[in-house]
This record gives sequence, C-alpha cells and structure tokens, in this order.
Amino acid sequence: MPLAEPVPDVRSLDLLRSVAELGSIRQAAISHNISQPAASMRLRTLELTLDLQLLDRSHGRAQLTSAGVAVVRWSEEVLAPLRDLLLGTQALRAAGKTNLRVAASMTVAEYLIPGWLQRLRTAHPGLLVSLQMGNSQHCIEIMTRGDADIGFIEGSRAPRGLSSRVVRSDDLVVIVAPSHDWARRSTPLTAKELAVTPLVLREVGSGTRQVFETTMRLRGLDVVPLLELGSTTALKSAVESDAGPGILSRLAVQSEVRDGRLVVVAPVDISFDRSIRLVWSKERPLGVPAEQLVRLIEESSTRARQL
Amino acid sequence: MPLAEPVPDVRSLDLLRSVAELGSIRQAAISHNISQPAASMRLRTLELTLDLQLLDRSHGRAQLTSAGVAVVRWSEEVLAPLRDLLLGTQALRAAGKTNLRVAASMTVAEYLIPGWLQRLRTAHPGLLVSLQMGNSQHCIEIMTRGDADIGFIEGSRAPRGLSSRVVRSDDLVVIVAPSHDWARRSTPLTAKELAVTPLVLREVGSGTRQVFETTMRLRGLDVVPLLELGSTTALKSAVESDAGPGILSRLAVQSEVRDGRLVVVAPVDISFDRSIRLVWSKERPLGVPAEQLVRLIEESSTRARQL
DNA sequence: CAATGGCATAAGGAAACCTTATATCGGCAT
DNA sequence: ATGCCGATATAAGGTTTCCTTATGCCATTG
Repeated sequence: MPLAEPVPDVRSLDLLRSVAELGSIRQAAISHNISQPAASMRLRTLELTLDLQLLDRSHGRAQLTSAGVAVVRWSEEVLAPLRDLLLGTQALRAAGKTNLRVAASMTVAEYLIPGWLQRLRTAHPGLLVSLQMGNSQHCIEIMTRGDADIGFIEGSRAPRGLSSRVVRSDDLVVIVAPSHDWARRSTPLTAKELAVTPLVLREVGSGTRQVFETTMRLRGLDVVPLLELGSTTALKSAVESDAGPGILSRLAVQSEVRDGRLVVVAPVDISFDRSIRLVWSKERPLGVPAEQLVRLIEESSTRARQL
Repeated sequence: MPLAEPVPDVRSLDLLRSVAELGSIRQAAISHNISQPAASMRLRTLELTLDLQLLDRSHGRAQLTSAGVAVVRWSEEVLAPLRDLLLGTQALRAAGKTNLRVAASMTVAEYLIPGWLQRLRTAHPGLLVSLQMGNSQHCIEIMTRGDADIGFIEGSRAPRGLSSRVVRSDDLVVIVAPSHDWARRSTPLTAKELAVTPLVLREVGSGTRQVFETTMRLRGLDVVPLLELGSTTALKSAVESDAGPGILSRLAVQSEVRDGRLVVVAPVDISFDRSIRLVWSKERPLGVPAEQLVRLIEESSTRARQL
C-alpha cells in the first residue's frame, strides 16, 4: 500500500535534523548549501505538511518544540537507511576505477552490504567499492573470471575452484504473528508438523523456497503452500496479519522480530542452513582493501555471536 | 552531516516499490492516484537521479532489473520508518475525538510508540490514538489530571497515586566501537573501571545522564566525562568513530548493536535500570482500547524476553 | 493479422522552489 | 533605556519541476 499523503520531503527532515544539531536555522541552511530564507521556507512547509509546530521562533534563535524533537528522532530512523541506499546505489554505479570490486548474492546485497559499506566508509574513507549482484551461481562465475576481488554467496557447500569461508550464519526460520497459537506453544515444533501445516511461502524458483523444499524433501517430507508471494515484504505483511506461519531468511526478519511484530518458532528436529560464505580466488591473495572489509565483517560477526 | 546529493524522492521510491508489487507502471500509477505518464516520468527521473537502470521496458510490461530489485529492497528499509513517522505525527496531531489518549515520556515516544501504533493499526484499524509527550514527571501530571487514559514512563519506582506495572525492561549500557579494546576484552568490566575511564556522555540534565550519575554516586563512584553531547545520534557517531566508551539507553542502540556498528560491554557488578512502566488511574479501570494496546505490548515483550 | 494492454512523448498550464533584497524582532551590552 | 547585532520572516521575480490530457508506438496474444 502506498504511503499516506501528504509525505514530508526527506531533505526537509534532514534540514530539521541539522537545526537540532546546530541550533539555528541559519547554520543549518549553510550546512545544506542553501540560502537562509530557503531553509526557513522549507521548515515552514514541513510544519504545514505535518500540521505540527516543530520550532519555537519566539526567542530569537529557533528552538525545537517537543513535537520537533520527536520528529527529528523519528526522522533519523528514516535517514539512516536512506544513507545506506545512497551508498549502495553508489557502489552499483561505480563500475571501473575502484579499489575493491565486490560480487554479492541478492540477499547479501540487500541486508548486509549497506551496513558494511557505511562502516567501511567511516573506517577507511578513501576506499571506493563497486558492487555486482546476481544469484550465488552468477557470483561464482564472476569470481572465476576474475571480474571481482571478493564475493559473498549463500550456501552450506564451498564452491569448487575457489577459496571460501563462512563469515556469517543465516538460516530459514518459521515466523508467525504474535497472536498466532504457535507464538505461545509449550510443545516444540517438529518437522513433521511443518509438513502438514499450510505455509506462507516465497514463489517457486526463489532461493528461499528452494532451500526449504530441498531440505524437507531430503527428510521425505512434503510442503503445503497456503499462499505464495513474490516478495519478502508481502510475505512479512501476510504473516503479520496472521495469515499463517511463514518461511523466510532470519536476516530478512531480524528487525520485525526485534520489535515484536513477528515471532520466530524454532523447530526442534530440522534446520535450514543458508550461511553466508566469503569467496576469493585461489591464485591471487586478498588485496589490502579486501582485507580491510573482511576484518570489519569479522569484528561484527564475532560480537553478534556473543549477544 | 547532511545527506549526499542528489536525494531521490521517497514517493518515487514508493512508486518503484508498487511497480515491483503490481508488475506494471500503469497499475502502480493507479494505486498512487496519479496518471500513467506522471508515474512514467517519476520513474525516469528516479533513474536519472540514481544514474542506474531500474526498469527494463523492452518487453511490453516494465520489468525490474537486478539494480531495480536492490533499490526496492533498500527502499523498504526507508519506507517502513517513514510510515512510522507518519503514524507518530498523526497521533501527535489528533488532540480530541480519539478513542485512546496516550501520554508517553520522550524515550518511549521515540523508540516504542511508532511500532506499537503500526501494530495497533493492523490489529484494530478503527482505533484512533492521540499522543502527548513530555518527561516522566510531566506524564504523571497528565495522568493525575485525567487528561490521558494510559501512560508510559521510565523509572524503577512506581509513582504514588497511580497504578503501574513494568511492561518492558530497559537499562543504560556501555557501548564501544567494534575496534575498541573493550570489544574484545577477556576480563569483565567493573564499575570501578567505569569510574576512572573518561566517557562519552549525554549532557547534564538529560535523563540518561541523571540515571547514570545517580547510580554511580550511590556506589561512591565518580563520573569522568570525555565528551558531552546533546543528542543520542551525536553520541552514537562519536562512539562509532572510537572516541571512547559511551553510555546510552539499550533501546537507543539496539539497531546499531544488531548490525555490529556498536558493541555492548556489560559491567559485571553494576546495572543502570530504566524500565518502562505502564501507568493508569486507580479510580477508572482501563477501557477496551487501552486493554487492546496493553495486550499487544505484552505479546511482544513476552517474546522479546525469550529471544 | 488484428486487437489489446502498456509505455513514451508532446504540449500547455499550474505549482513549487530558490535567490536576492529588505523588514522585523529578540537579546545583550553599554 | 538605548542601540547594536544576529537571527528569522516577508517580498518580488524568475526558473524549474511536475502534473494532466491527448496521441503515437511497440510488444504480446489470440
């Protein structure tokens, strides 16, 4: 469903954030390279759009109201992923003249690359990264051709002809709405039960569906679809509104699980591994930029395991 | 720091998302209540802005390229918090004629209210919520006056004259950059060590600073500021660039911790409680809408404890 | 080969936005 | 109290952006 109108301009939200940071409209205008009246007008438009008083101008300098503070905090949750998007698209654009060429599978590119890029940027500002995406097979071909310095793919098995190492664990999980029976069940979920319950699944042909079906079939178990959806988001929405239990990558649901919109139900006797594997050439050693990225990834995954 | 220009329009990102969902520009245009050429032009502008080919128009219907898919996924991370912001501001605006009046402290309003509102909307679409914000003391006054049906404040002690119950745990945590020594320390952190280390702190007068100092002083320990910052974000940035260890609410750092930008170091012999407490009138029982919100909160917090 | 659904282009007009110049207002020091 | 200074609002003018309707082209489909 499209956003509810009217939608505030993100640059105005960013400007408001700068006002909060710098303490005056004037300074905020300067930092955004626009004139002071332009900034003043943008903020006024923002207040009109949201129908809220965000700034108190009655004491010389502009002062944020409590509504203003709240909007700034909420805006930061919007602006951070927007920065990630900008970094990601920049990497997609940068075909040549980069110090580090990365090939990544879709899932990795979606959920992990933006965070890595952002931290890489703060840790090593000079580094220019280019990104190529595709499915895991495609990434392996890119690596074999030598068209990328480093790659990230999903899969429990190492590809032949390339060095590889698991850098991050991931797996498919069963998710339900908090109101679903399974969210409060006392007996553990079994693979057999999963086989006889109609499930909300990704479409046939997707990597997620394939891993799930293959693993189940290996155990001689069937899969009964309740709904087949073409996108991760659509699937999450369906499960949130309690259509039934769904299957998705743990990476894809981590934020919803964190704030309680979705609940993970762990089956006791089956698991669906989709670990993330770092891939590099057997002939050439990793370059310095690649090493820096790897170190960064390992720092965070080490901690993630301990939490 | 302001966003890197050029910034794509969020409504265009939302439109692209609809194209992915509905399979054609035309349908997406209809769902956004604009003409098909307007949609076509917006998407073209988006492609120009990002300098990426997002759609393949060479086969009749528009088909997303791999870059297009990636942009859609990244956009969803932007659009979800933007929806939260819209819901939040809507609640701030809705002064009268609502079924549920909520009073919340700043921290609760920032980090918890948007998620609750979104889930409330899907679970009970008819419910109109209004929100009043302030510090915990202010919220208690609002509740005492009967100007709100239900309130959320921070603090380990129950306010007098009102019924209350802890619905969510929160506490202050010590955070460091992943590259900081403490992220890999083998010996546990002690309160005494915390007292002699210069720390990145919120400014004097903030709730965070107050809880931290009071708890430390009760143990006869001092606090040495290395940097004093006026916003949560500024503090996080400083700690991320390894200025030193910082002190913040766990709620405020959860997303950064999750993706490894920050690391929590748990002191072994001290804790800084800031639990979230539900508050209601002793005279009037909770109404039906308030009960629905409470049930929703307890569903998610139950699960959060188990994870 | 005709029909259909989908997308792009064109033209015209409305709305949004930015810049420079100027007025107003609050705070602060003398 | 008064005058100065920094900050913000208002005004005017011009450019750019964006939308809608009308129309043409193209691919797929039966």
